[in-house]
Amino acid sequence: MGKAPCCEKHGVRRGAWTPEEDQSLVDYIHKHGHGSWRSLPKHAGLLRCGKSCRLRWINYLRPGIKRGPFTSEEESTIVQLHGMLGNRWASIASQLPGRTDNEIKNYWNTHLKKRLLRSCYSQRAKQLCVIPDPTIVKSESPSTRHMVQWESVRVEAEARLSMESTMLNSWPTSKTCPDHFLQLWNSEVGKSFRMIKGKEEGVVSQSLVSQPSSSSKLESCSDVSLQVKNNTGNSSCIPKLEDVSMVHEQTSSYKPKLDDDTAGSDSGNYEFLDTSDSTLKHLLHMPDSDMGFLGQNDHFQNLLDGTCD
DNA sequence: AATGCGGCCAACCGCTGCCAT
DNA sequence: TATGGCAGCGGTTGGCCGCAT
Repeated sequence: MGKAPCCEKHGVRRGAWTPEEDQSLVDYIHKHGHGSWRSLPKHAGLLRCGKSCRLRWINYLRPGIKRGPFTSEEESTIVQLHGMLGNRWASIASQLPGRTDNEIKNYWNTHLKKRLLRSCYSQRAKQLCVIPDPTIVKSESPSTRHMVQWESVRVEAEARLSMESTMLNSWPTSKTCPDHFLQLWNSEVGKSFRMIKGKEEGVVSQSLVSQPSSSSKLESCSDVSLQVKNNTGNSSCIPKLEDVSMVHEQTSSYKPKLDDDTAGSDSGNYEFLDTSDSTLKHLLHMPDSDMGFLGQNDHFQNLLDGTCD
C-alpha cells in the first residue's frame, strides 16, 4: 500500500509478540509510564514500532483488560450503542469496562452483525434494516421495528447535533467552545440549573468553569451541548431541569465540532470523547428520550438470540 | 491421516484530528 | 495562521485453529 510505513522498517520486528517482549513492555511502562510511544521502544529495548507497542499495551497488556466471552448484557450494550453511534468502537468500548475497541469491533464483525443480519433475513425484512422507513415500520414485526428505530434515532441525533452546532455558531460572540459554555452557564438555563442544583454547584463550578486545559473546557462545553440535544426531540431547545441536573453529574464529553464551514451541513460532525463517558448511559436510560425503549424491550434480546420470528 | 475451508482474532496500515511551535 | 509531529481510531489483513470431508 503506497504510503510509507509509520516507522522505520529495518530492524523492527513485526507479527506476534513474544512473552519476553510483553514483559519488557510491561516492566518499562510500570516503571516509567508510556510517555511518548514513539520513543518508548528504544528506551524499553524493544525492536518494535511505537504504534505496535501502544496497541499491544492497550489491547492486551493493560491492567483491567477483561478476557473471555461477552455476557448478554455486554452484547446488549454493544448493539444498542452501535445502533446509535455506528462504528465508533472506541466510544462503545468506553461503556464496557475492560473491553477494548478492537475486541468489540472483532466481536461485532464476527458474531453480532451476522446474528442480527440473520435475524433480519429470517423476517424477510432485510431491506428495512438497511433503509429505515417510518411509514413501513408499523406493519413489521417488533424486532424489525427496533432495527429501524435504532437507525432512525441515530440519524435523528446527528441531525439534532448539526442544528445545535449551527445554533451555537450563530451566537455573535461565540468563537470558542468555552465561550459557548460560559454563555450557557450565564444564561437563564444556567441560572435555573444553579438554583435547582445549588447543593452541587460547587462541584459544577469547579469542574466546568475553572478547567485549566483547553480539552477540559471542550468537554465542559460538550456537556451543555448534550443537555440541549437530549431535549430537542420534541419542540424546545431548552433543557428540562431534571435532565440538566442528570447530565451535569456525568464526566462526559460529547463534543460538537464547531468549524464554521461545516456546521449544520455535515451529519457526521460530532464525536464522543473520553473513556469515562457516561453520557451514553444516561441516554440509554433517559425515560423521556427516544432511547428509552432500548433498555427495556425483550425483543432486543430476542434479536441477539436470533429467536425473533 | 491428510487436506481444504471457514471462522476468529491479534496485529498492522493508513487516515484524521489535535497540539505544539 | 500554517505546518509538522504525534496519538488515536477504524478498516483490513494474515496466520492460527478447529471442523468437515
